[in-house]
Amino acid sequence: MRSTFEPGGHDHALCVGGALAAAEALCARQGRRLTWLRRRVLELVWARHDPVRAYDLLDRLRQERRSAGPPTVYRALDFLIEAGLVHRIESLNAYIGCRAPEAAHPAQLLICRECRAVGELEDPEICELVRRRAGDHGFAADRQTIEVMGLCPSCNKAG
Amino acid sequence: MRSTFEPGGHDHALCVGGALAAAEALCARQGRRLTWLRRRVLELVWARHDPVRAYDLLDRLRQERRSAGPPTVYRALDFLIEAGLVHRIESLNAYIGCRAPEAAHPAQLLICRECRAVGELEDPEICELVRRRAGDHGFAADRQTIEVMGLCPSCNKAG
DNA sequence: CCGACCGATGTAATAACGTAACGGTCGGGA
DNA sequence: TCCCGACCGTTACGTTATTACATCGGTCGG
Repeated sequence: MRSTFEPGGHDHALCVGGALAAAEALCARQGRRLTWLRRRVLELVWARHDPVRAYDLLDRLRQERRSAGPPTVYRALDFLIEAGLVHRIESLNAYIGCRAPEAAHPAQLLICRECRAVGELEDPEICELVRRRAGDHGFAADRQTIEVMGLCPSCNKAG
Repeated sequence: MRSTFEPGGHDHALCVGGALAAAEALCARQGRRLTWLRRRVLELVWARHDPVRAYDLLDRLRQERRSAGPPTVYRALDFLIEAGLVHRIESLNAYIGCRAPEAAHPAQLLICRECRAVGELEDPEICELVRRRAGDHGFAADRQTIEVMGLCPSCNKAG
């Protein structure tokens, strides 16, 4: 099975490039506008594989665009999340690039409590089971957030 | 199936009383100290079935204890969450009393986006499936948070 | 009894996170 | 042309949470 956790020494430019290309394609298909700002924020989110906090993005953004304020970043993030290009990690108040934006899917995140690496499950069976169980209680589910804390493969070995 | 959503006209004193009794018992068993403050915060959390925000708790608490500050409330909440008596709802930055504190379990919350009512699943099968899928990726899960947004039975009928 | 220690709480300040409201600009359709 | 909607700038503010240090009251060994 391919791990959702990135190896340490990979060519990260490929990750970023791939994410941007996917974003372009997706926005073109959906008639959304990937403006300079949104594209740049997406790049900054993808700058690392760790979760990024909104005000870190803001700091970096302000280095090249002094006019940026909190709403600048939050608006861009809202757009990217809405488009399925970025996940918000509720339990960390942080954000991370979605690895599989082609098919919209609920966030199923694996968060390492040691190194903060984040993986994704993208498991339709879990999604379906949750929906069904909710339905058993008469609840009509339309959005799921699943966040799992634990140890990633390498921290698990190390510890 | 018993609904996890409370009917509107129930004897709420029973809910609160039950929650407090369960808390007493659980703390006694675990050798934890249910101080006046912690007990009072738990009561305030249970005052309604809706999610409660920390600063609402603080406002109410200050009516009877002027010395209360943010750390007062957050420390009490940390204790109650740690003990499994209260769930934090990450996607709302809010808190709600756990309906089944006897058996520690991960939060599986159903949150109505209309009326903000909250139900719990407590489904071991979901829990186990998530754990197994995470394990398939080499990830050792130790805490899960599942939050589902949607429409509760009554809002679903109404809408 | 003393003093060391520890858990719980008080207190002030501040960090971190997020939103409201309003105005300007610009590009495309009626 | 005129209007509309989107996007963004800008200021201010609201909400959520933590840090750091002081205090207070037990408990336990000496």
